[in-house]
Amino acid sequence: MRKFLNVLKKCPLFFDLSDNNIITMLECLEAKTDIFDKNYTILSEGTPAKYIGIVLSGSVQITRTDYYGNRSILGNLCEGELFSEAFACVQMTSMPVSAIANERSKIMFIDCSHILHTCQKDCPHHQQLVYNLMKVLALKTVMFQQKIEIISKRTTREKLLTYLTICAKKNNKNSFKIPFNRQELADYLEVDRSGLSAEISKLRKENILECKRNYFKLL
Amino acid sequence: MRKFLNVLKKCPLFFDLSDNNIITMLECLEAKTDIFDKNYTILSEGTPAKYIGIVLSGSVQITRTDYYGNRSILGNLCEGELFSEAFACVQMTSMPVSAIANERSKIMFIDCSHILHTCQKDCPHHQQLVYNLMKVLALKTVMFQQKIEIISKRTTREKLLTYLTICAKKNNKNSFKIPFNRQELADYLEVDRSGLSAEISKLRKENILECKRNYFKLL
DNA sequence: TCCGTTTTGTTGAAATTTCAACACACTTTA
DNA sequence: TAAAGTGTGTTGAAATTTCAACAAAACGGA
Repeated sequence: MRKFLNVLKKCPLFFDLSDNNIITMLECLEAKTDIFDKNYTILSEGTPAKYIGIVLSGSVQITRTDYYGNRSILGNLCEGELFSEAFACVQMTSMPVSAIANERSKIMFIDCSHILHTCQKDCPHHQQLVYNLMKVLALKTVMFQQKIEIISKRTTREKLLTYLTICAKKNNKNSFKIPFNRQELADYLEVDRSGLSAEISKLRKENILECKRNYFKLL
Repeated sequence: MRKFLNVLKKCPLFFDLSDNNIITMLECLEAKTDIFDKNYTILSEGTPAKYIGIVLSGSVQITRTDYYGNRSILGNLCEGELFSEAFACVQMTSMPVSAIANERSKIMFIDCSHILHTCQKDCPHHQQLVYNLMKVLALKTVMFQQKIEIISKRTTREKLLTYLTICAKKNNKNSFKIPFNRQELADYLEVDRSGLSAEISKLRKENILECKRNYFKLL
């Protein structure tokens, strides 16, 4: 556990908690970890939500697949980020999404009810956890709003440019790498891959952006 | 204040609190109320988020308008529901959406920092408020996921049917009223109004649904 | 009831997306 | 190094959406 302390210290769930406090809490919370190989399902659509997931290493994609097999990517999570926290908070009986390991990843699981209900030992910093979780939930809402802003645009070009602009803002730079390949980007923007490739070509010809694989630069 | 107690008792923020507790808390929280006429702006895109809004009467729409003047409707809130809670929690300096009175509405405002930081009197049930707010935030995330599920569909027909199916589930009935007129429904589904009307006509001819204004019945 | 206003339905043309199929570049593995 | 697999770009046809404009229906006062 201690090995991943530097990751957990960056994790917003443990914001403002000392190393020792984090370690003590992990015991109270009965945190467990598991390793998943690339493309393995960490949490499965349709199953009950009980655990909050924390990415200790690697990365995770949140996806949904409809009847027709169309995949939709809700987001990509890196080291220190949480997933499934909202569903676990409301104890959803059937999760609307799956969590898939994007590469070999180590995941920590925390039973959400252990955060919501104070443990017997009544750890003094439990309250901080609750506030932190609240912040995480609020930020997730903001993130989803952004995703809605992107996919509510009517054309592939607008969706792409809205997404890239948000990326540029986040990186404070107009050049950056995105965590998706073309198909994944298409699934995130909810558009057709070939149409997306065509649009990227156009934008390149119009000198609006440079792009090489998952590297982009806005001009 | 007391006049709206029956609404506040239904409000998820005050879940599991007695009438007296609610009244006491409202003072600690320095809750204020205001009345807005139809189409008036309650909270404005681009301004700092500080207050949580609660609909005491009437109804509120959460909207965003882009450069080109395209309106997007994020959701519709009825009596007892909250808005702006996520933005207020993270003390956003520039809200990404506006809140508009859908009809003459009475709104209660609570400074979010009063919930996040315990008051001097240290009211014994303050903690319950925090838990309740957390539930609200988690449910909002779930709601936005649903909206993403709807608008990630590629055709107007699929978007509409996905939305109506969710409505039917929520109402536990295959006939129900929706809180939108045609233009608003189009702005919620992020599609063209005339195309939406055409699609509704088709579905009617195919005996897949009945519809009269904002009343729908799935067959 | 009548009139003005708002809401809804309809239509055709233009723009855009999706779909399927294939070529090419790049990686990985044998 | 060759072969297989993955990722990306390109294309044209079909399907769908958007846009603009107008007609019809419903609604809300006076």
